[in-house]
Amino acid sequence: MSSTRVLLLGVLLDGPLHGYEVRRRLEMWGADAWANVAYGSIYHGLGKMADEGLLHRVEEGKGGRTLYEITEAGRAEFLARLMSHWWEIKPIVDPFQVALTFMDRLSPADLTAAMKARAVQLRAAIEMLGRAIEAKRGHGAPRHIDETLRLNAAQLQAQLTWIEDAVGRVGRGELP
Amino acid sequence: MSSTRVLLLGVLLDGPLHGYEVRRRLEMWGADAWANVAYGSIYHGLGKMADEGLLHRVEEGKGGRTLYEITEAGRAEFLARLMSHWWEIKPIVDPFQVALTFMDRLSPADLTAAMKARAVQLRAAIEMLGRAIEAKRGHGAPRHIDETLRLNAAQLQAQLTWIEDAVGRVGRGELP
DNA sequence: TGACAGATACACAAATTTGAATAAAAACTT
DNA sequence: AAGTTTTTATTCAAATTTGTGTATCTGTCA
Repeated sequence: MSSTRVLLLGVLLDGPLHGYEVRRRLEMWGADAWANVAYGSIYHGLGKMADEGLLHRVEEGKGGRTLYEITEAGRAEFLARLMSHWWEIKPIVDPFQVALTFMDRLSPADLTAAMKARAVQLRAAIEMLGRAIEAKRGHGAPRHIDETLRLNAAQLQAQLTWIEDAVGRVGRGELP
Repeated sequence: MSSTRVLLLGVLLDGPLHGYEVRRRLEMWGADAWANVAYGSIYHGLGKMADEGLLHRVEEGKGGRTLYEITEAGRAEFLARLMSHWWEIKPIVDPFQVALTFMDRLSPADLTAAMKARAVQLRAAIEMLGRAIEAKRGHGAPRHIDETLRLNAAQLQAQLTWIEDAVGRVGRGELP
């Protein structure tokens, strides 16, 4: 989808890379936590955008590696799509909303157990993100990448707050 | 994906429906704000699960309509997958994270303008969700569906809070 | 009544995503 | 140095998602 294309173009802004390295960088930025960056998606996207002239294939002989270099058209496309990502509010796809939708289909006991277990996991995940931010995410990620971690943590915190409230309401029979 | 399947199975728990009506219900629950529920996804998912024995096709003659009825295997699958949605924390796919990742590629002026415009839109969206909850979402949606709206609002609020903070930091040159 | 907008109902090609498989090169082990 | 594991690098079929196209039905207003 559009997001994947922005990510690929964005990674290639500062110089050509091959598919595997592209994926490495995205993983370093934690993109696997909020985007579709499986290898198949990467290689498909690179190939497609090369066909469309947004990227240029640079063969590298050695062991079949192919470098992809962004073209001028690619840079223009990147900026346009990046702008639309800033200006347009697009749906946040969240599997937990599916769980919520059918909370009435679990027994109160199962529901409470699931909520408590989830709360524990969420606290752990949030704490881990906090430590990652402290540790400056080490590697070679630019400073503003921390912001994605912060936002991610805030989203998980929103979910945790909802759950902590909901546990009480389920206990008092106010939910579902 | 797995979430779509849970949604389809869940909608069919209380009786057979045809594809269009399935989509109507999901839209009524606001699922288009946090899941992939385009018509193509619905019809494909229904057909596939029918082939797999999770649903049973019931022809209805009139104008080519096909009703889908959940099977016992389908109910089992629903419960199993619903549980996994409660117990496992799966990535929240958020296009705005892509925007954040490349905030350093916009001029400070463009960035500030985009953030301010987005903040306005977010406040409007959050208020609209609030009103939808007040209005009990009218139609025929069960009461606990409000919770999905609340969680959605909380996620948008988390984003708004981040932006309000970030506008200041960009202004002071602390970001990016 | 008939014409036309809108709602109902589905189908389909193209694009994307998933998940696993493959194979070569590098690093380690004994 | 031969064997084993790990990392690098890509490919592929199958599943899913998107976006749009088509046909039928229903209400309504002149």
